[in-house]
Amino acid sequence: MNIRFFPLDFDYKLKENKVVVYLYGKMEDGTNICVLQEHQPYFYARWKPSLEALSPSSSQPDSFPPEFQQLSLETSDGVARTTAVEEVERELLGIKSTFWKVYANYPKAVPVLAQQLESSGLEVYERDILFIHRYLRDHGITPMTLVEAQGEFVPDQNLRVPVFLAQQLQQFSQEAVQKLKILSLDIETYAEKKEISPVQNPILMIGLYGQDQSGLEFRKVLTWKRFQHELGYVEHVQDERELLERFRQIVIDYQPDIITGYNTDGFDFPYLKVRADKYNLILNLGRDHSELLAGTKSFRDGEAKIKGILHLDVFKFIRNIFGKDLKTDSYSLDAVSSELLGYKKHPVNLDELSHIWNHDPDKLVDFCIYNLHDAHLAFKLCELLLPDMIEFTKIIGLPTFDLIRMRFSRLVENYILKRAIEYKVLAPNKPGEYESGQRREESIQGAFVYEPTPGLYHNIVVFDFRSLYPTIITAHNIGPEGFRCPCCADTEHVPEQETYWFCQKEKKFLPTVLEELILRRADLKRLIKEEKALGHEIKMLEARSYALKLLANSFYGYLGFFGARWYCIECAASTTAYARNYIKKTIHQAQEKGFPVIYSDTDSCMLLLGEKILSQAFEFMNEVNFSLPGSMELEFQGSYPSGLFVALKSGEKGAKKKYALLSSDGQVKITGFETVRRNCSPIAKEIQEHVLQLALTEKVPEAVRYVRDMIKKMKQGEIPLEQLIIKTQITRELDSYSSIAPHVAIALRLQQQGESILPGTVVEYVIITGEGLVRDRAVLPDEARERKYDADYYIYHQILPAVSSILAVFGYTEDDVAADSSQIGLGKFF
DNA sequence: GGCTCCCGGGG
DNA sequence: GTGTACGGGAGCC
Repeated sequence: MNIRFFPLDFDYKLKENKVVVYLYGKMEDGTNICVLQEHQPYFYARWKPSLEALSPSSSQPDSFPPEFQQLSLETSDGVARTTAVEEVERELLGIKSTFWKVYANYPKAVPVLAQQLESSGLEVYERDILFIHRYLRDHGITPMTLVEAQGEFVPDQNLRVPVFLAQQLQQFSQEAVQKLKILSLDIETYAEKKEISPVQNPILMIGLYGQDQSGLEFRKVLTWKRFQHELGYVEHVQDERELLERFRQIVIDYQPDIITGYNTDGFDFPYLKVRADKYNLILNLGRDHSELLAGTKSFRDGEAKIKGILHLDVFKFIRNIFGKDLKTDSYSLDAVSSELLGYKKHPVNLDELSHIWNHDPDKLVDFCIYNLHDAHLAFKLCELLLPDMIEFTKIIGLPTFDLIRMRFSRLVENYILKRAIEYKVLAPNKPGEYESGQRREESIQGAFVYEPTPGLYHNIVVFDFRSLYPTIITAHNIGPEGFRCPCCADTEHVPEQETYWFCQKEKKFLPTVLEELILRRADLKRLIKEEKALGHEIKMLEARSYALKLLANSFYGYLGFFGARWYCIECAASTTAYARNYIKKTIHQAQEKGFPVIYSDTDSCMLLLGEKILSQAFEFMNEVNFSLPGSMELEFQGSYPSGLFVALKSGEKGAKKKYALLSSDGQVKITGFETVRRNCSPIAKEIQEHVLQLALTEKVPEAVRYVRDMIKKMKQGEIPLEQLIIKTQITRELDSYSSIAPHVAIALRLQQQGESILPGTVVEYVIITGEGLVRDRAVLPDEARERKYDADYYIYHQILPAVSSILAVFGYTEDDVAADSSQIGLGKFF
């Protein structure tokens, strides 16, 4: 019989010497299912091409060495065997040749066999392609989309879902799965002094939020403390063990397609696992009854898996892929939710949770609301971003679980790997340790950045090249295959790289697959325009366009990424060389037209309108576009009433990549100024932002007054302690630190006082007055309440560095700002 | 100036 | 799972 289903999550098992792929998914009517199909692992091999083998007169490779036909190696988890060998034609870096396709008896046998062949003098390829990925590519199966299988349902295979054994399996259509049942979770744990310690501290509550296909909500907060409340969704249990047990049962009963949360890979699931282990409780949540897989080695990093349920950690997707286009520089749930959803977290003071848990349980109501709200936010984010995740899945063709946890270089590589099947192209190997080290040493000249003259400017117009690097790569056929091809040595060479050239005769593999991305996106944009005009839903189309854009833009970086299979540093160098050439030409043309250029970075050009009008600037743009090859194009980016460029710390030179623009709607767009991290005081960022705002609107005297006022407040001890706290994490055992930074000094002291300082502890400190190194004057915030904070440290290491470059544009030195305020304030130190 | 360490998210 | 992050900034020596 035939069935159709949407595969969501993947696994494989060995059964009676067969390798069986498990495709967990749901059918069109919403029924859960697991489809099984056999697949055989393999890799490629050939003799190392000798010099004579490269000459046309040499014979084709011999047959596969007979001693390897029946290769059999004992390993710790079984006997690795070659099961079959085929001769195939493949292309490797532009050169076609014959390879042996060597089949293995199970996936983990591949690296073992490959190693053996390699040490016998063969070259081996594609020995480290994940088995599931191999399977999906070989069958042309796209997760999350409709797949058809021929076979039959088979009796219980000890899974929680019906099992269908497939003889045949193929893609049915590009239709993406809809109406998924998503369950989101969030845990709250006991933590004193922000110390997160799963070994020591229990989970206090677990919030769950879900929606099924019909939109019916599921809300639950489990907790093991009793208190008064009127929340219908709170369920009390006896103790932590029962909490975990109840959680286990709820997940199993709810049967979600997707389980989600925020940093669930790095926090919630590993924590749940550690706590469950403590009670010898097995969280057998898998559709095959397997245990939750999370953070086995240590607490941080890692991935959490539940077999058969697609676990999407929203944080990972945002950090790795989606977040680059967000305004926020923090990927906290609060910041991300406010920007994407318009909701903030429920306001509670988490620092109080542990105390309230012990001493004032009736106040826990607010924390239950908070807990459920967080789970709800993660749910909404997952729902919102799912179209983007699905589109990445469709383009790259790998499990969504894997994709959202990848960085761009791996996304690009996996896209190329998918296309390589169609072109019968073999993947070059990843670099070994030595090669990797060599590559890390290599560097190339980057983009051209015009050095700005510090100052405040008015009427700025900004143009930039649309997808500059991708369009250069395709327009000039840049890629490892056509690099210095013998056939084109006397054609055009790369600007400033006179010994580099690329094939002009034949479009090569890498630029071709990139061009396909660009063309697909261009088609898509036309379609979006049409659909939009018709009033149709375009959310999925826009998600796809976005995914295509991100992938295309990552190709350049991929070529120069040391871990890349298709690494080609000369290609990366040529791309930037062409880019510098184009942008310099553009600057030159602008100046010739009478537009002063104040700044330019990589692909953008900022010029001053002066006495001219906007339409004249457009004329200039059209003129530039007339002379560009391929799909290269200069576009209008925007116009700004004012912009501020600052100088480098030392000297007159303008700082590159550091400026602020004021748009006509009053928004300040900040680029390159200190993004404030946890180990900076909150006061520094606040002052910097306010000063930029004032400077751009020409309220410089007010800005100076403001800074002096803040310095005065600082000196008078009026800055609240909270604004001064610097936070740093202890990441290892204390005795393994060789250099004693302030946070380590604090931790050592705490340890001497008998506190246990585990890796992961966040130390908060304030710098107080006194003698000696900064580290000797770092104290805990509580201790600082009794002491004087070191106003000078905060003024000279936090405030002034944040604002001095801005005020310097208007002629104020640090001394002007600081010294003058000393006259106003308690100026005895000056 | 080189080296070593920490940052992210999460309570 | 046919595996293990990354790139950057700050402070100490």
